[in-house]
Amino acid sequence: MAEPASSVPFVAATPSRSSRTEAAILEATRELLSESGVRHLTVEKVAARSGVAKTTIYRRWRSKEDLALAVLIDFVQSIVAVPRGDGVRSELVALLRGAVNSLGTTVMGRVMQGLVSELATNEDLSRAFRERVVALRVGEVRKIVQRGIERGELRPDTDVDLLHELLFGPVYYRLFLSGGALDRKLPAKIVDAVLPGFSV
Amino acid sequence: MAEPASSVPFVAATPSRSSRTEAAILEATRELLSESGVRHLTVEKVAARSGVAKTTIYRRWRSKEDLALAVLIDFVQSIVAVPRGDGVRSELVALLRGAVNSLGTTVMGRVMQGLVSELATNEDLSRAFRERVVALRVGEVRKIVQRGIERGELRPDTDVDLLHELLFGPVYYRLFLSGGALDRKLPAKIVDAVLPGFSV
DNA sequence: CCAAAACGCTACGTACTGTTGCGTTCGGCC
DNA sequence: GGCCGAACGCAACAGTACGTAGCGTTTTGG
Repeated sequence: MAEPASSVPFVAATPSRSSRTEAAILEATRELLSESGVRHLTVEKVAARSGVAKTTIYRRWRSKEDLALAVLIDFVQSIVAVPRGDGVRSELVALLRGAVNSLGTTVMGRVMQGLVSELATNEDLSRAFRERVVALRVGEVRKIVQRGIERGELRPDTDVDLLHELLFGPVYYRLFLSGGALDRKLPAKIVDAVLPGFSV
Repeated sequence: MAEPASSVPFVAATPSRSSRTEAAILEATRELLSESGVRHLTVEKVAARSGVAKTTIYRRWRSKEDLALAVLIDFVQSIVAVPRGDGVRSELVALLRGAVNSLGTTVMGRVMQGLVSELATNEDLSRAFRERVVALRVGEVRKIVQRGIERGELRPDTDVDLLHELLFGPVYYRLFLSGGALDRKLPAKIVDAVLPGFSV
């Protein structure tokens, strides 16, 4: 039953205490965030669920918002570049599908719901989110648009920022306000509705 | 100096104590919400600023979220129907401009920022917002679309809900996440980009 | 093996919540 | 003018969570 703590490094080395602690805190925070949002997230609950002392949490993060942002950043690592497809439409659909999927089928959706007020209000969190998430997505859209212009699919004066907002805005609007479902058909519906306005 | 409390009802009758109390609470809540968001809104601060006893506030609203929603609903009363214009474009721009203006130039924007997490998480608040705000706007879009179809401007199978999300989603996306400005040019930019996808 | 870092634990002072009981004031009505 | 109920103010309270401090214990890394 007991782990041998073998001195032979095999597949993975035993994680350090520090990283185990951090992982436990983030996991507990993820769970609590997805259960009841930031409003009811308390450091004491995180400490209780993760089995970590409260003081240890405060040694790493100043506030529960910092902690929640760490969870978010942890997620965003999974944002990957969109593979080159056979056209602007399919590439944009693929990009949007990545966001819709992670927001709709993982706890990231609930984390975002609980965190959005803090993201909108807190200047530090706002900047961090823009730099680490928004900028990445705008960059992806820019690449796709660039290729689309070269292929003659899109107008050369295409407003990348506007296109990006038109694509992702409705997704978050559903998540936050309208309550619409983030289903698999949504990405294609949005792209098909938006694209004519930018096509040659 | 003293108010005469004239028995002659002139322009407006002297408001009752009850309505004065309610107005003072809502005004203080508005101020505090716009200053630091729901996160830092406390009933005790509202009581202190409004000059009303804490117990009086709890007699009217169960929680600070209920209170914040009351402020929001108070605002939404100002949403007016869009006057018939000379085409789908101008009518949609007018509708969108109303939202952009109130979100960008009044405290409603900050109130929304502070409240959105609770709106997304709390089932009661979510439903109230959908029924009292989202439904109104969808209804307005529906009227405009209906007239547009009759005039032959829009396709008969126009998806009203999708169009509504494409119009308002980017606005809230700016307000909450991307941090873009809610300027006067935004409504027209959005409408011009979206409309081709629904035109005949 | 040993110093430094990281962690666990207890105990605080502070702030806010949501409620209770009771005295006071206001508003309408006879 | 006087009365009565509703609404409000006020003080006090238990409960929860925050964020910090001190100190002993475990882990890490050289």
